[in-house]
Amino acid sequence: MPQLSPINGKQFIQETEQAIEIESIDFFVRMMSILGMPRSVGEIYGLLYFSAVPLPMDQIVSRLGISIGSASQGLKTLRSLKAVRTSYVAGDRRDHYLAETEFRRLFSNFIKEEIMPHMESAKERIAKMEEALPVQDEKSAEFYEIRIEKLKRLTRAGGRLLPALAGLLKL
Amino acid sequence: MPQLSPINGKQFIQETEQAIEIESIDFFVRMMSILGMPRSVGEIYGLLYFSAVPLPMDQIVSRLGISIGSASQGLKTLRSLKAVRTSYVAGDRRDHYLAETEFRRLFSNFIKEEIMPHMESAKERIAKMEEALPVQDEKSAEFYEIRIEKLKRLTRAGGRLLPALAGLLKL
DNA sequence: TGCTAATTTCATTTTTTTTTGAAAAGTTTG
DNA sequence: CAAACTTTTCAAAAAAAAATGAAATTAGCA
Repeated sequence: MPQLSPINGKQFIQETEQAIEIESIDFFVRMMSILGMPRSVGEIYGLLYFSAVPLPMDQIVSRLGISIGSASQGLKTLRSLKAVRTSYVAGDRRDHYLAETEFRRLFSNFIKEEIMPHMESAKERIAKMEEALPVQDEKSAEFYEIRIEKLKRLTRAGGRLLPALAGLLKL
Repeated sequence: MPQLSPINGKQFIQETEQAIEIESIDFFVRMMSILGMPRSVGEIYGLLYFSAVPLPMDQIVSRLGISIGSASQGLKTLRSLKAVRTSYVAGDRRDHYLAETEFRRLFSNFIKEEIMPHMESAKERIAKMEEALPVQDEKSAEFYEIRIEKLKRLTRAGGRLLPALAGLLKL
């Protein structure tokens, strides 16, 4: 059982740092999983979010107890989302990672990188549907037209609304 | 090889119906998977979306080639999202399913049911973090405060913005 | 340039999620 | 109310996603 006496102040601080770290990791693991990101990505971001100093990959690996491969892949994902960036540390050849904490920008990146491509391909697919529209009696044709029109409106609205969303995020 | 001669009009119509059905299923499988829904849910909704008549579960099973269990569970999910509803068909004891096509309402339901609960629990978790805040020197304390404050703003903004989102969706 | 540390890649393993299939439960009707 | 039909549930199988670990690659330094 660790001592918590005020005499051992250094250790006490380390323990409270560890406590908030755990909460942070837990928090971001869940948040990221809503966005469809794997556990490791949330863990890494959660660790970096409350780290006052940039951490090299091997620190991330040992503190989280994940594999080097996971850490590498997770950091790659986070870099592509611009959710982390590397910072130079003198006299150390390792990359040191820092969490990007401007959620507005992160959110905007996420929409642009992860959502918008789907919207684009959705439009193409709807065009394909129109080509495949059954040619038959008037009433039936109207039914199909209405359904197609709704899809077009959906993608149009999505295409406009989603990129504008980050702007609305007044943090 | 199927005949496509104009003499066999009925069959031709069936084939074009099948073509748009396939496109629709493909479309919604992808859309739903963005929202983290399993394949079967997208398939069912995609089939119903371009169906002029409500379909009973066994039709869904046989047309999609999925198991009864999957169909039952998928329809349960879709019902809970209000993405399908049952309609009465005289002289038939089976439930007949119809796609709900008002995307604005669907979207609003999705946010309320699937996203907002996470926002609520996020707030609780942030409160926990504040309790776990390390007590130490001033500079360090400020760092943690800033990070916590950003999270609070994020959840506040999310809590306001997300429910308002459906209203912005002018379809 | 060669040596070493740091990082990436990727085949394999592990874990998680989804589907299946069959039994149980629930419904309708003769 | 019992027989037939419909739907749900859930343990087990299958499929998909993520993590591992070791080999390959890259990059920094002497």
